[in-house]
Amino acid sequence: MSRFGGRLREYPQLSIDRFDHDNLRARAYFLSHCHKDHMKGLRAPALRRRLQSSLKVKLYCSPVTKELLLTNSKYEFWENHIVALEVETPTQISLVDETTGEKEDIEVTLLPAGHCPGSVMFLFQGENGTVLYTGDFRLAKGEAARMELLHSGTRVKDIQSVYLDTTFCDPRFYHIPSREECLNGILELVRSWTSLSRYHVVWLNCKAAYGYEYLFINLSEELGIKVHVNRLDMFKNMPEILYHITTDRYTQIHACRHPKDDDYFRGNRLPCGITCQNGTPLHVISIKPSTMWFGERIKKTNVIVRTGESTYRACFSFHSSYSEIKDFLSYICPVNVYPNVLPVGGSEDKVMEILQPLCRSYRRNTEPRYKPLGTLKRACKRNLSDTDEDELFDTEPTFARPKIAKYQGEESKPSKTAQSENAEGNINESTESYRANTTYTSLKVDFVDCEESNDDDDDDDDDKEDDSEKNTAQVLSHEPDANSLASCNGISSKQQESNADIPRWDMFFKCNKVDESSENEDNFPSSADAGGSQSLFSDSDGVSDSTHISSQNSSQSTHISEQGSQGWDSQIDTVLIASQERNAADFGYFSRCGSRTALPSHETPMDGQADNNRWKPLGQNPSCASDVICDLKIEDCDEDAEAGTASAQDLLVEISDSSRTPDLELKRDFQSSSDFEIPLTPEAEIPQRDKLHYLYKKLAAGESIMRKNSPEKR
DNA sequence: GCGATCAGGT
DNA sequence: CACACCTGATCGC
Repeated sequence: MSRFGGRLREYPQLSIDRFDHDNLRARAYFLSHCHKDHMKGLRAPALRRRLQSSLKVKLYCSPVTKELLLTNSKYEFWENHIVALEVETPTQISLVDETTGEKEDIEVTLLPAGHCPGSVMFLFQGENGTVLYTGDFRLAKGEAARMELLHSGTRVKDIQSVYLDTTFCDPRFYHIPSREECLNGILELVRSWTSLSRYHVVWLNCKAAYGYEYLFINLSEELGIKVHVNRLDMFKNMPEILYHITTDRYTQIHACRHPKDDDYFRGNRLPCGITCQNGTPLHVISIKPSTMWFGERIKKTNVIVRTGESTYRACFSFHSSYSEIKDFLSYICPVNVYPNVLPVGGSEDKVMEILQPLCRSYRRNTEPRYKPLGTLKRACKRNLSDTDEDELFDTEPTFARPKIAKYQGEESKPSKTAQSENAEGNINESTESYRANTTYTSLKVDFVDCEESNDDDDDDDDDKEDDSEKNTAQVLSHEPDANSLASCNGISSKQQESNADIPRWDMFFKCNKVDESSENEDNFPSSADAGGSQSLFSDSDGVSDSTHISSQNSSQSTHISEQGSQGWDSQIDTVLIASQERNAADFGYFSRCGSRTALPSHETPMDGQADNNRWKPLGQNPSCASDVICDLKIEDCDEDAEAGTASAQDLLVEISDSSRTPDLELKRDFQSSSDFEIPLTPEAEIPQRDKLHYLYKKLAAGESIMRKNSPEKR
């Protein structure tokens, strides 16, 4: 939960995500997303009164956030005071003090944050420097490098301070499976269950919060089953969401809620109240999205855990993992960082020990840092003259930091006014004392021991595993065990070969940061962590390893048996879902721009681009409209339903490799970033695996890399 | 009656 | 162990 007090040291006239206490005097308000813990004071009478007596004060947010906010009648009074800013469109804002007439201009840019629909980060540029407030965010590794507006020319902007979402800034949360991995796990589970019969339904036990929409959309798109929800009026102007949710209770996927929904579920009743259809009782499983995390060197990354006869937990995270946070911050490399959140169990000290070494003031700048993403993912043809920053040293490699602009000479001492006026600024103040009193040793904290998964009952196993590895070398590989991965996934020997040959950065370059050695992690999804035993499923009873079908077992199929035909203990043996790593290995990268529906929530206004169509047409096949697909699939479902009366054995579904639709196969190969509309760098492409290999070799040989245009590029 | 805060729940 | 809520009790206005 955010503990940010609302104000930036550099621009105390602004209030962000806090609207109480001294924030009542702000000249402008900003809301990063529509979660309650970022809306404190937003509907309080005090602020309401202020609005009534002011002509100038505005609330700035993304178009989606505005829409979501105004659909809630409690916030309707904001209507004439909200300004929706388009994402990734720098906007000049005049900050006027209405009592003195004093005026100051600031430029703000909204950047997609990948946290929930409409969620953005705010990049402020003004006379006190460039400051990034991340709000809550989940960005995969390397996504900062793809954000054009974080760059100036070919380099990262010179950012004075980052106010950072540090929810999972603790090595315990080293790795959280990517959005794609989680989505695929849930998709397979839901597919397996719902295809048993039309009376097999799934209840997604989601919390009351925005952020699950992309899950609903993807399930609906893939399975042709709309998701039942309590309300959909907030999405009335977001057809790309609206199309996939419904208030019709007679659907096989539910995300509806009821105050006593757990009791309902125990009685085989959905939160919306239904227990049967056409007189036939429903068979309900629940899937509870929850954050699962894994330590640095964990060998397995199950994204689905069975917690009971018909209950599952599925990995799902709104926030960046520890390694994602570090990747993000080290890419930005600001002068200062301030945590917005204190991770539970973590102290301010610990967080700052982790973050400070990634900041400029504490970073050794004698040693060049190689920034693979900064160069690979961005086109390097730009003329240096189009930058607005000091780029005199154009002979420097592009990973070098830009020079520090003049206003940074003082290391940005927080302004006294900011501190004294900020009643909620306790975090900031203690942070300040940090900088004054503590010397941070760079790099050491990158390699602290990591605890393992949050799986309730297999902690022991994990700990042992972890212990045995505690004192190993610091440079860590997140590359997959290619052989076991390959056999696990049943891929051909040729593919195996190329997989085993995946070039590693640390083979060619001296990496001094763990993040960089695992830079490719998201490109080779959790295969990076795939050791011997990996599947999407596990049971939470501590015998998960033994119940997984071994990675050596190449006969991949997905089974879910009808309950009742066997005890759930034995049933677990039939529960297996092909790990998505195979898909990654089979198809390598796939540009999200190359497929149809695809794009998990590609059209989802997750980043506030509901009104921005520029991504929508990309690669979409008009003859393949999702309407048609959904209709067809619904028909299929109806036919399948006839089989619903057959015996349990007959109902076993087997999703063989070949039975997967091409669409799905393609879709799975998107980078984890594809859930959000993080734009690719203009003219950049996501290299295919073999091509990447080739590029790496050239890089290692010191040759220049020529870029070819990819035909499916947008 | 409303809001703020806290405890306890999922 | 998380998050992002929700409900209910209590207190103050």
